[in-house]
Amino acid sequence: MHSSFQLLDSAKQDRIINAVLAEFAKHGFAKASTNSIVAQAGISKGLLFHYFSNKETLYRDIANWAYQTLIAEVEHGIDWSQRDFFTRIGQVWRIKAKVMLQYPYLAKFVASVTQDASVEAAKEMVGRYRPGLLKDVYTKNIDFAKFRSDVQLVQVITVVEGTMERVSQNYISKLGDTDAELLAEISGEINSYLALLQRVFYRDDSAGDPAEAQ
Amino acid sequence: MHSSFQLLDSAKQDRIINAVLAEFAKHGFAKASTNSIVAQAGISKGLLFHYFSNKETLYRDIANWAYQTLIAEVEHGIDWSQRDFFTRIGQVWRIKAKVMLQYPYLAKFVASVTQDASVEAAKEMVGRYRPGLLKDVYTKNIDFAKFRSDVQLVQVITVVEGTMERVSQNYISKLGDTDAELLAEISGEINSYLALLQRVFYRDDSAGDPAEAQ
Amino acid sequence: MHSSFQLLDSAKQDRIINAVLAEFAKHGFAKASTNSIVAQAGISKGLLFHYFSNKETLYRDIANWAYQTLIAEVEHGIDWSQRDFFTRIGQVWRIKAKVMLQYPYLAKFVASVTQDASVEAAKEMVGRYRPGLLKDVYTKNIDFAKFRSDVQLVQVITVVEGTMERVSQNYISKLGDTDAELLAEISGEINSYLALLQRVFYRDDSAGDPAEAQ
Amino acid sequence: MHSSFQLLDSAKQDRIINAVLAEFAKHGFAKASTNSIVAQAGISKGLLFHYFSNKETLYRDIANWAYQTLIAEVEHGIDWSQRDFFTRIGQVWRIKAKVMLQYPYLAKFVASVTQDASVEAAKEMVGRYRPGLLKDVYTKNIDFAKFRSDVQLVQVITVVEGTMERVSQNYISKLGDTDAELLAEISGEINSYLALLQRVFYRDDSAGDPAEAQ
DNA sequence: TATGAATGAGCTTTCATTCAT
DNA sequence: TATGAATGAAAGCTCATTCAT
Repeated sequence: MHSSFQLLDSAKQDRIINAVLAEFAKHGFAKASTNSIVAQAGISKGLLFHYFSNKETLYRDIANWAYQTLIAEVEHGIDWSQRDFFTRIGQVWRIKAKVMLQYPYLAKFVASVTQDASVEAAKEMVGRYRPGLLKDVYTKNIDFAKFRSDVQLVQVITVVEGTMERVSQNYISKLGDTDAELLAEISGEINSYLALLQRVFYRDDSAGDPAEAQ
Repeated sequence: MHSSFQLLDSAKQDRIINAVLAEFAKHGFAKASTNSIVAQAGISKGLLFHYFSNKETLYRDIANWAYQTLIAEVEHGIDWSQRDFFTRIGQVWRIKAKVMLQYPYLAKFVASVTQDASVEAAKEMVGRYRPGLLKDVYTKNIDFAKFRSDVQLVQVITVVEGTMERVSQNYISKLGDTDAELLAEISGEINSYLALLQRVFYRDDSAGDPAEAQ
Repeated sequence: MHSSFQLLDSAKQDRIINAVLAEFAKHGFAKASTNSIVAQAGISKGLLFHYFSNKETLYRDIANWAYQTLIAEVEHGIDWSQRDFFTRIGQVWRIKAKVMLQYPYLAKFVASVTQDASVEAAKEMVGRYRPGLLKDVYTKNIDFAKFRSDVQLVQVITVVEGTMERVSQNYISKLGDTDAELLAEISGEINSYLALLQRVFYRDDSAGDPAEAQ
Repeated sequence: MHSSFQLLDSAKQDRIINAVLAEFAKHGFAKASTNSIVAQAGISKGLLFHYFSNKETLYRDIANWAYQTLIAEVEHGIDWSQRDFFTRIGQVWRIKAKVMLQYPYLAKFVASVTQDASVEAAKEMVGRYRPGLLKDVYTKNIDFAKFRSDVQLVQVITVVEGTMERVSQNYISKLGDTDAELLAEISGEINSYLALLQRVFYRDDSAGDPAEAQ
């Protein structure tokens, strides 16, 4: 990314970023058209390649920006004093939902990055950010005593992440220009799953409902 | 798919099918090259388009064939007298593993279908077959009394599927030409997750270990 | 060059070859346009790249063809029984002139190959063909006794080649679509230079005028 | 060239001129990049086009400057009292060699001008300066009585120039950043050719060796 | 049934040139 | 005098698809 891109007035920056996010999210790397991007962003072909030297760099840079934006929002938005694991997960999800409202295609783009078979850069991104993305979030100041003694944290995380991804996937493909109503609906289902998982993974004597604590 | 494709001698059919599976699995829909497919299959360009009228039809038809082949194997291979839910899931996974050994790129192709951002047909496939794929499998002759009374079957299925997909994904990208050793490793991890889920979802008095029952 | 190019009916082959020769001769490698070539040859863009995989290969292959064609004509057209050095040189030049009449831009193209700063392939061609091009021609069955004893053959060749190139250059840039009259004019000047060089390099007692011997 | 270019402090002028010479010499007109030139010269894109209105004008103006510089050096450096033709030629060549040492890419650029197929301006330059370049040099105060009576001066000049260009060409492509040792080697060969030509073109009774007279 | 030469719209990328500042 | 963001035509090249044989 050419350094001067950061100096653009942010309206233009956002027009470009949103055009890129939407195009890659909708069509994947290979079928995304730089022609469409510049048309959607209202800039010339030359300018796009002035800022991003080629299509792959463009993808990589925007993916970096997207992950960093997401991470920054999550880290900033979490209430670290909350010690309940499932409440924490619920918070993370709610932050993601908020970002989705603000940047309509960011979520779909990030999801597509993990699913794009046709670009090397995608795997690199996933490898770089996925682990860091939610590392502290799962552990920092969490009260592990609530868990049943016969389950391991790493397994719980796998189950929780797998479940939430599966639940989100049922909706995410419907998310075009984001829709607050739909997000509320997902939130409801996400919460019901968090409640289920809490019920089965926590000791019987661990009181509290994540819904209350939010 | 042109009807006469079925009448080809099966060796040629298989050469074509395998060429298609490998190309789409390796490169995704958008970057897959019909040139490479015909070269790999040893047929002419005209012939491919004689049987499959265009690239998208080709993708759709082969995806249909792949899912149907998979479903047939699963339905035929299951021991329907086994009433334990997690044992049943374990059987399904072992059948899948067997098929993967036999058709090297079929598994990777099916996985790629759910991950290909660049083709409309993919979502259609997933939507059509995923539910049917394991419908009976999750319910037919299953002993539901073993489950805790405060969980619903549909939620358990979501959790189990999400978890297994997440676990498989860590390995599936490594699967090139399939490798029996790697499959054994995945099997081990899958079983440990099935044991976990059984432990937390079943009533405390439901005896038995899925590993024993296989 | 794709093998099937040779199998094309020769009219089409020639249309393509002439289009390529003219475009490269007129504009040099870098500014030559493959668009113009296909337009001039009356074929599609795809077809050009079906036969020649890229612009550089196209240049290299046509240059090879041009040099080989030239060499074949020279080797076939020479009267090897003629033992006089300058008569031999005169013959070579007359053969070249004949070829120029038949393939209008071949000469200009070959000349441009030695003068094109913007393509690596050019130097390679010159290095490969220049030495071989006229090797035998300068020596085979030549009567060296005619030369003054105080000059070396290698020096004479350098002087003769340099001189003839210089003389030709004055005309060659004017050669568009070849012009028989112009060729006759060059022939006259070439002959006067051959006569001069013969006079100064041969012993005084070497009788004969190259003009007679032709 | 905008008139104010001359008013720039000469360090900046030289930085620009050298950047232009190097870029054109290395890549030829067509592939030379104005971007590279401004980067190398450390000026902005706008400024280059302020002084030279377009790429072709830039080429023409710099070529003019180069030829004029060369001519001035030659005219100033010659010992006009020397009446021997071949000694004069030898002097000219030695002056050229000196300039090459001082302005590394000037020689390569001037050579490339006569070899660049992709720019109309090149031929114009060659046509304009080549004759003038050495006009007086070949004739002023030369002792023509030394020549054989059966050769004409114009022919001798053609032969000498063609020969020297041919000899130089074998070396010139090796000249990157100029190398004194290589120049000495060329000098040796040039002198041996001058000796040869003197021997054959002069009357037998014209004494003297150009090497002595230098 | 089978071929593969032929197509041409579409792609990404480059680059001389302009112009508001 | 000096900048460099912005332009857009044109470049080389790809590839799914057609069709005469």
